[in-house]
Amino acid sequence: MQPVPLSFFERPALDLARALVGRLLVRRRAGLLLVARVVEAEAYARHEKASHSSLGRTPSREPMFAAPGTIYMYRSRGGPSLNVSAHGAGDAVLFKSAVLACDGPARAAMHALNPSRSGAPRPDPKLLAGQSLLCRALDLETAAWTGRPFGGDLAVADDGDRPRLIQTTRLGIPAGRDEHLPWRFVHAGHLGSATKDPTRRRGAVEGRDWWFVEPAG
DNA sequence: CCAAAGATGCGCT
DNA sequence: GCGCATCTTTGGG
Repeated sequence: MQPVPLSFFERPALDLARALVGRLLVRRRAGLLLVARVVEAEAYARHEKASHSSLGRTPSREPMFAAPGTIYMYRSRGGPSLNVSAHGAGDAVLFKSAVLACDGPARAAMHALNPSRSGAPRPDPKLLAGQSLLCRALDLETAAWTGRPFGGDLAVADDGDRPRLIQTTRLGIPAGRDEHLPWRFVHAGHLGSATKDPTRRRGAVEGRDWWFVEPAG
């Protein structure tokens, strides 16, 4: 399990999103290594209407314009979201879902950090099945992390997993906001831990609404 | 200061 | 799949 260098992030957001799926998020916290494998990522660009950066350059959005590898976090509907800036000012990738990639006390800590609303533990495949869920399970708070570079206590690492991917459209984009762009990538081996399984959507047609792509090099 | 809108999550059908 | 809770940020008055 090797941490990637900051130069890893120096590529266009679309390429970066594709390269991040299958990689590991490694969070060092309280003497434990909380590890999650990225299952789903979406690219966002400045010259496209769904991105926060397209709304203008403000202090809170500044990390989207910062050097590749800079963490950008924001809150939406009550929950935090984890992003990383890519090559190209205003371009970034949103970490959308992940799966557990550790065991023992680290796994237990992640469950304790992100219980269901009732307090009961979530099933493993659902523990990180959302952009806010993965932040909670990794104890990532917006104020603490936005603007900082990846590395140290929050790193991206590589264990050689090069999964086949599914490419499809991004989620939650209102009509007229470039909602048709196929800038979302999902780990084909973990469709049950994605926010939504693109192959199971009603009326979805392979080749038109989603398709397989090979992993990035 | 307040209203409104989110790159959501959850429970129910 | 759909409605609703949720709550911070943002921008207008």
